Amino acid sequence: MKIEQNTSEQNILAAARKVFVLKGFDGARMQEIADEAGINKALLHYYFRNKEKLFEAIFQPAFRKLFANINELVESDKPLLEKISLFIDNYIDVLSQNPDLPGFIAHEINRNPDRIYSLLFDGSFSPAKLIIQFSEEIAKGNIRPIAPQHLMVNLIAVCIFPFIARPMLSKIIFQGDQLMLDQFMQERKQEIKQFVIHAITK
Amino acid sequence: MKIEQNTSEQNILAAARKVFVLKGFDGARMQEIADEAGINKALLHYYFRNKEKLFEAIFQPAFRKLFANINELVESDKPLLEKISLFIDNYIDVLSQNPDLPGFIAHEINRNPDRIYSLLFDGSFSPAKLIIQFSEEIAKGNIRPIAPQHLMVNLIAVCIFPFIARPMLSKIIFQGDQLMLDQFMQERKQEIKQFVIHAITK
DNA sequence: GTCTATATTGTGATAGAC
DNA sequence: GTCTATCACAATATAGAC
Repeated sequence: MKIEQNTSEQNILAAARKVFVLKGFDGARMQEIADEAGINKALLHYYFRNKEKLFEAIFQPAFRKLFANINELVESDKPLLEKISLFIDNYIDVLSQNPDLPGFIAHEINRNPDRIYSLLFDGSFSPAKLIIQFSEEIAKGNIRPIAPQHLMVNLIAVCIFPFIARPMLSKIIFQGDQLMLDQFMQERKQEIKQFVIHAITK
Repeated sequence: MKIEQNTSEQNILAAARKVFVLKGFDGARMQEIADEAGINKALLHYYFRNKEKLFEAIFQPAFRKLFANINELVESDKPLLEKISLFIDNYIDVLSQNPDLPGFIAHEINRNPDRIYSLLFDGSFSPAKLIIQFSEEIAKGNIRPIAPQHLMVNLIAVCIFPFIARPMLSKIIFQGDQLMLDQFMQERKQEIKQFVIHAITK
C-alpha cells in the first residue's frame, strides 16, 4: 500500500494546472506556478524541461480522461432519453468540479489548435453514434424531426455555456449575488432535462 | 463630404482589433500589431501611449455598440415570440460578422474581469425586462412554466456557444469539413427558433 | 533534488533624429 | 507623424554549488 506523499512533482502539477486554467498558457507565469507549488522556479525546469512540456504533462491525461468518460456513455446501448439524461448529469457533475475548464479549453483551442488537438484526441472520440441514434428515433416517429447535429450542439450548449459565461451571468442576471448564482447552477440539471425533452418531443 | 482615408490611426485600430481578438490580451504582441498595420512599433505608443489604452480604445465603443443593439430590442414592446425571433436573428447576424468575438470576450472576462466590466457596462444593460415578460406569459398560460432565468440562459447559450466552440465542432462533428460547418451555421437561425419554440410551448 | 545566481531572450516603452 | 536605435525590465531557461 503506497502512502500518499506530497512530492514536489505532484505539487508542481497541481499548481501548474491551477495557474494554467486560471490565466491561460500565455498569461501563466512560471514564477507564479513555482510560488503556488512552494518550490523554486528552477525545479520546474528540472522536472519538466520547459513551459510547453509542463503544459502537456498536465492536460494530456486530463483531457483524455474527460473525453473518455463522455465517450463511454455516448457509445453505450442505452435508450435515447436515458442517455440524454445521463449525458447531462455527467457533464454538469464533471464541470461543477472544474468550472473554469470549458473556458480554458475553448480559449486554448482558438489560440493554438494544434497543441490542443494533439492532446485531446486519440482519434477515438466521436459523437457519431449519438447522432445516428437521434436519426433512428426521428425515423421511428418517437421524437419530432430535427437535424441531429443541431440537437447535439444545442444539448452541449445548454450544458457547457453557463460555465464559460459564469462571470457574465453573475454580473448581468444576478447582479453579483453569488448565492443566487450557486442555486441557479444547482437547478440546471433538472431544467436542462425538461427543456431538451420538450424541445425534441412532438 | 469627408473622403475615406486609411490613416495610420485607423490602420492601427483595425490591426489591433484583429490581433487582440485572435490572441487575447496576453497573447497579443505590439510588434505583431505594428506589422499587421504596416507601421512601426513606436507609432503605436505615439497614438495610444500603451497596450492597455490601445485595448480600451478599441473595445470600449465596440462592446457598447454590441450591447446597445441587444438592449434596444430587449427593452422594446414587441410580443414575446416575435422578440425571441428577432433576438436570435440579431445575435446570429452580429456574431457571424465577428465569429471570434464571443470566445474573446469570455476569456478576457475570466482573465481580468475589471478591465472588461468597465468597458462593457454603462449600467444601462439588463435583460430584466425580457425575464419579466417570460414570467407574464407563463402567468397567462401562453407558455409552459419554466424558470425565466434558465430560459434566458438557454436562449443565449444556443446562439453563442456554437461560435465559441466552432473549432471543436468543426473537428469533432464535421471532421474538418469547412463547407458543412458553414452550411450548419447558416441553418442555425431557423433551427434555434424551432428548438426554443418547442421547448417553451406546452 | 533543491537551491542561488546568471545567462538569454522577449517585450513594452522611450529618446531623439528627420 | 514616422522612423531607428535603445532602454528597462520581465520571463524562460540554464549553470553549478550543495
